[in-house]
Amino acid sequence: MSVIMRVSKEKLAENRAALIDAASRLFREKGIDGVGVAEIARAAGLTHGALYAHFPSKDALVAAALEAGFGRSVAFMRRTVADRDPSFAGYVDFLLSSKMRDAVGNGCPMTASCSEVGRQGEEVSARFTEGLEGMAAAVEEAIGEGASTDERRKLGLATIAAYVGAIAIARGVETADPNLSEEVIEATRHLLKRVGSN
Amino acid sequence: MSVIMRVSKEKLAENRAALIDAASRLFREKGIDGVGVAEIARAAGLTHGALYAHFPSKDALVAAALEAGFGRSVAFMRRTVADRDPSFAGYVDFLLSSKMRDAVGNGCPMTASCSEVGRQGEEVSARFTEGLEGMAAAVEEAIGEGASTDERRKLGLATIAAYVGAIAIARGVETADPNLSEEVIEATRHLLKRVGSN
DNA sequence: TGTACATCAGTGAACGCGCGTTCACTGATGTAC
DNA sequence: TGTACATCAGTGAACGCGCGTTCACTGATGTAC
Repeated sequence: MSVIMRVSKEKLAENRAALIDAASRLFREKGIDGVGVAEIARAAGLTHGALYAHFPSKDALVAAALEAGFGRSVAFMRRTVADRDPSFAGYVDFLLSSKMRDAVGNGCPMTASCSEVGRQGEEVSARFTEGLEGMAAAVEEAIGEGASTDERRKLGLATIAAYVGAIAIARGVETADPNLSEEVIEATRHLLKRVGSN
Repeated sequence: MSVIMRVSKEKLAENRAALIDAASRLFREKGIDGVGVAEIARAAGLTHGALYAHFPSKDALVAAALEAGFGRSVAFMRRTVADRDPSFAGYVDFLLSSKMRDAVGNGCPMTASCSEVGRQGEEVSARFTEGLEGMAAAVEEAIGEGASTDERRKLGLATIAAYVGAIAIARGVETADPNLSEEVIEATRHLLKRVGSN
């Protein structure tokens, strides 16, 4: 077979991006412990050996995938909410929806991996922390000026927490009880709107 | 070596309980995909082969472990809150605390596995659903009679969602930012108390 | 601009290991007489 | 109550497979002259 070695700088960057994209998607779909490096490399059109030319370990790839996933996710959220209803209620509607629950592979890394990151390395925890701050900051900015800085910060963080729990639970119960899945999302959206309007 | 076969009915029940206990603890500590059946059997003082005399598959063991974990977890919550402050605020204080975050191995199965159950089988989803209903019911009962049945149900579910998200996130960011970990719990506790007192 | 050559991204075989599951076998327990 | 024997929980070797990681090798790219 004709094997192509030593690739152009352009192709190198492309391959790296493909690895991160594939990892990001597969980790969200199957869990961090649920995908192997070989499957990720294959999905990126490479062999597993090549992965180690880009990342020193699977943990480093997890961190890179998390960072990329959050970057895309936060940007998409800001853009969508800005176009639709750039208020706190707009964020609540965006975050607490069945569309959000169904977006697993290209959804938010936080809802997909929340109960797994606590068991990963330091680098992963650091990227997860940045992701949380990024999401909370976006929500905070949309909270009315009536609230104090402290109140806004608290509401921003608590909104993300409620969102993550609701979507993760909604995914967990969906197979057994689709109605309950909707109910959890609706109940959490209701609670947040009640608080948002003081 | 002197190998003991065919065990008494008493020992049989003991072994089954030991398997479920070990599985329940290890799944919470290391994740469902993070522990193998051999490790669980070893922790229960058995070999992996014996596990299949009790459960047809790992998935069935996961379901049994989830059921047992929720049973114990809900009972402990009810007892503790009843002794301390049997109000909605009492539940919020119990659920949103750093003690809850630190109780991983013997804590709540929901916070430990929320982002993993969506990828398991039907039986697991069913047990997870029952666990959610059990926790929400306990919280609902403590909500003041001023609220309508619908409002109480909604607040019960949303409280569990917020709790699960906050504790899972608090665990995820703890390594990288312990202060933020506390902040998320505190912010969520604050939000829920604000809503609870209307 | 043309030539010689060092670099290094990617390949694919191999490392030791653990995974979930199966199964022939064992022998104390529990039962039938 | 005593004896004969069927049951079946538990053992441990084995199944095929995938895991994360390493490494000798390849050869087009990019660079130095």
